[in-house]
Amino acid sequence: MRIGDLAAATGLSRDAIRFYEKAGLLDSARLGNGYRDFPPEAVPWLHYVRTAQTLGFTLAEIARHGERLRDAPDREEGLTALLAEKIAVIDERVAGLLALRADLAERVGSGCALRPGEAIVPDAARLLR
Amino acid sequence: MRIGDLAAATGLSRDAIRFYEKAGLLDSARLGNGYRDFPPEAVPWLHYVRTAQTLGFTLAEIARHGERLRDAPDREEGLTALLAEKIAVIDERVAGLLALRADLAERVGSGCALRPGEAIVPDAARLLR
DNA sequence: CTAAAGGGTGGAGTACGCTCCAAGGTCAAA
DNA sequence: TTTGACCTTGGAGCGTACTCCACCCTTTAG
Repeated sequence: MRIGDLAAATGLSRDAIRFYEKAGLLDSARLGNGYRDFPPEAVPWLHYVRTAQTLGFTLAEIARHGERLRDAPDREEGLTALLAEKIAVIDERVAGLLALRADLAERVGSGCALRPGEAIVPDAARLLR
Repeated sequence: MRIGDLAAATGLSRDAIRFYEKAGLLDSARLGNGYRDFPPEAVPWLHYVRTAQTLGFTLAEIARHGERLRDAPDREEGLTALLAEKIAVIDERVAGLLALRADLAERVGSGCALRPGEAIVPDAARLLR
């Protein structure tokens, strides 16, 4: 498929796709006229890339993941390990969010958000222009 | 406290603190010699800023939160509303992460990560240089 | 044949969140 | 008094992840 089709299928811009290719996230064949020719697998792969991005992975990290997949002697094992790793990252993030949530909820519920010495933002007005 | 003390207390660089001030995240008094003079509350406030940042809030958003705190006629009510809002955002984010986690876990656990037509990365090797 | 739609390249520009530097003022200890 | 630590400002530079643009070629429809 050509870049426009891939863009339509993924919701990405052509420029973004070219950028990903330059970043080593994506490789393409070329047609006789110089046009890029992407395999259909590029669609789920780019969806995966976007997902990983929203999880906070940089493009460089995602590219490294891709390399690991490519180099894995046993493809399935490599992918499983990668997914397990991602799950661990997610769990960490969720735990962090829940801890903060509990912290905030405690202050809200108890109506003591401004109790001296405990407030997150003890005197915000003094700190802001 | 002066900028060096605040930097030491928060683990931030002086440049970062000046940057935050410019960004409207922080206001400081000035000593007679022009040195910035931060109130001790700046320490927990900056910790809060960093926490919010790791949760994915941009500095602009955090600054807006701060402004709302400053402008709230009833300080305590304003803070409580803000915290409640943040909790809602956190809940959304957690839900998204957990959905993704379930999706990944399903593929890992079932050992069918590479089942044709369902694979996240059907043929990564073809897509990478 | 021509015009529009789509593709290619290179390079500039953008937003965010800083870091680093130069040039200079301030202050406390030796 | 001099040294050194600490402070000031302004501006440049950087990495990430793009977007936009100019300029040109290819393909397709009428």
